[in-house]
Amino acid sequence: MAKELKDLTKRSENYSQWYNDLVIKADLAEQSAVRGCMVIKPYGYAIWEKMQHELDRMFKETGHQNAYFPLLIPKSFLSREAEHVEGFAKECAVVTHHRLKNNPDGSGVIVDPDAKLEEELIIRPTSETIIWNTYKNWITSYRDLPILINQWANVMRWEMRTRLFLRTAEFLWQEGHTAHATREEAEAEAVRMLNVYNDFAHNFMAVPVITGVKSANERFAGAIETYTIEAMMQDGKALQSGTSHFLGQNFAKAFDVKFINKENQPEYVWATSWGVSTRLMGALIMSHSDDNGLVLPPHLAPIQCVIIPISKNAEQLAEISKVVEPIVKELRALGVSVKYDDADNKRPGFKFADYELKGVPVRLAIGARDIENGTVELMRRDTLEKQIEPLEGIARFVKDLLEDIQANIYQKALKHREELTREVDSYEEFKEEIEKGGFLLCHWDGTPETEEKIKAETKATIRCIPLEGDKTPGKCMVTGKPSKQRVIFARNY
RNA sequence: CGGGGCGUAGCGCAGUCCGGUAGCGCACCUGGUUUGGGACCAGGUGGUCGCAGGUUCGAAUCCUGUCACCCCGACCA
Repeated sequence: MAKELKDLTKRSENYSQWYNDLVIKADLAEQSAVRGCMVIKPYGYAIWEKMQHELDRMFKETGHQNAYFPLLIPKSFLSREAEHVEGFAKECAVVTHHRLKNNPDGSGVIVDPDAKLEEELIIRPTSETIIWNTYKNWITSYRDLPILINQWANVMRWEMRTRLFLRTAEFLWQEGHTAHATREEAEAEAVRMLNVYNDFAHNFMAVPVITGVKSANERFAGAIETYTIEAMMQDGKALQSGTSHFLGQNFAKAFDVKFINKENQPEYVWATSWGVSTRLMGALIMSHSDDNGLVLPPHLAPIQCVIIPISKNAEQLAEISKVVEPIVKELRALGVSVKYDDADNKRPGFKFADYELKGVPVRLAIGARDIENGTVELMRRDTLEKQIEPLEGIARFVKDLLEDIQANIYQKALKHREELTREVDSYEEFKEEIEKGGFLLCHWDGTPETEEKIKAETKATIRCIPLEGDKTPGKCMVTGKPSKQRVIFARNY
């Protein structure tokens, strides 16, 4: 764990090590004392807050409202929907008692056996059940629909193995839960929210995700259809980054949620749910970072521009600060998040390395030499290139450069994804190619059995059936049976 | 739950085979010199060696038990 990032250049061989070191060294998060949980540190949380802010704005623009539902779910709720319980039962934390007491033998605190709960409570692994139990009381008429609600919350899944941001026992997310009068409207909602996620990934995270439909094997427990955005990491593995589910009437039936339609007939409500989590942080880190540390897209960077003075003494620093102050003001007026780091207890070289590690997109350095020449040294994090720019108009220059960097990071990720995506037509070739990583576009006969066989033999799964792109039919690479279109196979996190 | 590893200072580790009363690097503190790419010199603080037994004059080291954590699988966003 102590290894320097720069020593871990062979990323494909030791990618998870590199990733964990990066998260810790960039000061984003650390393992907590609680098994499988993480402490999100201030800088990491600032990135999450930026994500939250933008997503929340997009949800509201599409007519959604925020609400909050309880953390604890009565055990019986989970058994209402058969597939749902099947999917989550194995990873639930259970509350069985409500009181502790001092052990009579003086050895500390024990669970009070008299405080056993009538019915155990589950710490929510997701909130469908408790929300639908609530919706039952909110919905009687078609006039009550649609209900378009989102919740920002934490959830807990007792995973066997965990990794910071990618799979922690407790994680933060948002979960949208909507109720509709018609099937068409609910299906449209699921697709609409998939597109919100897609926009967010492209425009803010600079991650070129692919939208698609999950195969039956990978579908959410209790859903009719699961839509996904799939991202490719730098090591060629796939990361499911967000999902949107069309739930049909499954939960309405399980919780008996009916409404009276315009024809005065009772009918079950149609549902969707959709969510993204702190896993997006993992996607962000693994998509762009290099051996110098994090590379943040400007649209999500808590600090977009850092200014570092280089001075030999206090007088010189005061002189530099006088020049920097108006630049800071101007940058802020342009909406650029800027930090002037004039701390005199760290050397410039240390600060350079530190802000690179933290992924700050633009760095300005100003010393006596620059004051004399009316210049500033600028470095962009995405290319690590340094250039000398005139002080005059530097704020505008930085503002525009940030957009360049955003676009460049996206293009780089897109190019990488395209280079590691190829069509494969024979299963023999597939077995070789999957070892090299990346996305393989293949024909598949549409059966769970074939997917299962491929997974067992190659560890690759269908990441999604893409919504966009080539829809030419063909023959399944394994069975030779007809295939409607190519699907994406990959190994995943 | 199967296979492997590890537990010694805040972090990373050596010492364990062959028992003799604990050390290195980073960090931290003090003083000085430094400051355009992670500064240097000198001095200093900090550990009942995961826990519980046992063997022994003596245990980080040997024995027994136990508890954590990590990695690889199975599971999963």
